[in-house]
Amino acid sequence: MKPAPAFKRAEPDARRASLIVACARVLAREGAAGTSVRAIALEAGVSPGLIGHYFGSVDALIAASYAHVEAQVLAAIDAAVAAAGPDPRVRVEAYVTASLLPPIADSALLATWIAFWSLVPANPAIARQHDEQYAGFRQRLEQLLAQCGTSTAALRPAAIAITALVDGLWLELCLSPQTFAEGEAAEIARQALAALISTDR
Amino acid sequence: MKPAPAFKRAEPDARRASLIVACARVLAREGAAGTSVRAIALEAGVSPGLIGHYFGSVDALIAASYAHVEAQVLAAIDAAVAAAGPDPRVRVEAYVTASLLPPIADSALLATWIAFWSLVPANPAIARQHDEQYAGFRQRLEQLLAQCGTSTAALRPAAIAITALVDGLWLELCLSPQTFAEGEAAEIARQALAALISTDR
DNA sequence: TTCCTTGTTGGACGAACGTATAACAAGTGC
DNA sequence: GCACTTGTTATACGTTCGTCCAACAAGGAA
Repeated sequence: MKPAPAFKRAEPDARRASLIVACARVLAREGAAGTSVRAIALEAGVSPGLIGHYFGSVDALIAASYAHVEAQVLAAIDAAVAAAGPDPRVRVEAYVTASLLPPIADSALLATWIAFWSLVPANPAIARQHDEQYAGFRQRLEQLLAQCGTSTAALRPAAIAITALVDGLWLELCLSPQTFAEGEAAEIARQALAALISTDR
Repeated sequence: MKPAPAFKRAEPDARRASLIVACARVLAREGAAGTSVRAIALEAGVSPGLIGHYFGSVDALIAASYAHVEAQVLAAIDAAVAAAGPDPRVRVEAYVTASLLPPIADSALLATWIAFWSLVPANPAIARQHDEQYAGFRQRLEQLLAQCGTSTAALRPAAIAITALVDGLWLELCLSPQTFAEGEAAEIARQALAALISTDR
């Protein structure tokens, strides 16, 4: 009988992706402090050396993890907006509520986000990545709002306020889900959005 | 000539406070990952062993740091509300804007907050401390809103929405201050607050 | 089959970590 | 001035960290 292979080779991209997923899982379970090369490798079922091979350093893996989460979030939001149809008002609402429902409202996702935030003070490159991400959020929102009839002058403050509202709700929802009833956060966001939009034409 | 003392004794409470302040400074400068017993001791100008002597463990010191920051925030908010006079509407506004101006809008404060968040997934006691803190925020806000004429049914969602709005703005303001003009975040919050309050009577 | 490429392993290495503890000295009461 | 209390220091210990690298083996090419 032929002995079972000691390990399986993987496509570089597939392996990279599996390491990123494992990293996110460890972040969610152990927090940023417990996320070591060895813990991630154990979670992914590979040897610790492989992380250095693919990412060079742990911070790079965490940054890649964040970029992956970013892409997930943007894809989910875009999908929700696209599914909302042509009405601009409905599209904004889809943008807002999508962030507060699965799969975006997820504690593993938040844990990755927090770990990334915690690297900001010490790492200028990561700070830049964060700034760009949020500028992108606001810009998307401004476009949607403009189609709703929000005046040009009110565009920037409205986008900032709504982004902050969603961010704050998302944070609370992921940190202590038991505080909210099913769908409550999304409903609150919907009502607040209506109030915010009605005043800035 | 009498030799200079090799060190100075301090009142236990004063020493504890100075260690907490040093901890917050290191968190702000190095991030959660770089905040070690040795780094904090160096920042405070004492020997590493002293942290164990006063707090037992590093997590306990970070928790104490968070509690200290909590107290600072609550004190600053209460002072702002008290200084706002008797008009309930003005008092709510003071509550909201106080969080977005110095001394609360401060990156050292945020860094402490983030470090604390990063401990939540792995530490139930810290998760509880966080839940209680935010429940307290919302309760204070509900009281202020009730005096503004917000209906009982709208009280909870309004408090949640405003807390989220302030939290999100505060986060963005501290993470990337250069995104906002002086006082812009507070002004945005003021306008959003007006919109939110006008619809929930 | 044999060879070659390279994804993968697993341990070695020094540094830094948290904690515990014995020795020291500052300040107080006598 | 002396003894005592205890805040403080400095060091030592075992653990765990990130990184590195020589050896190994999986899987395709020849």
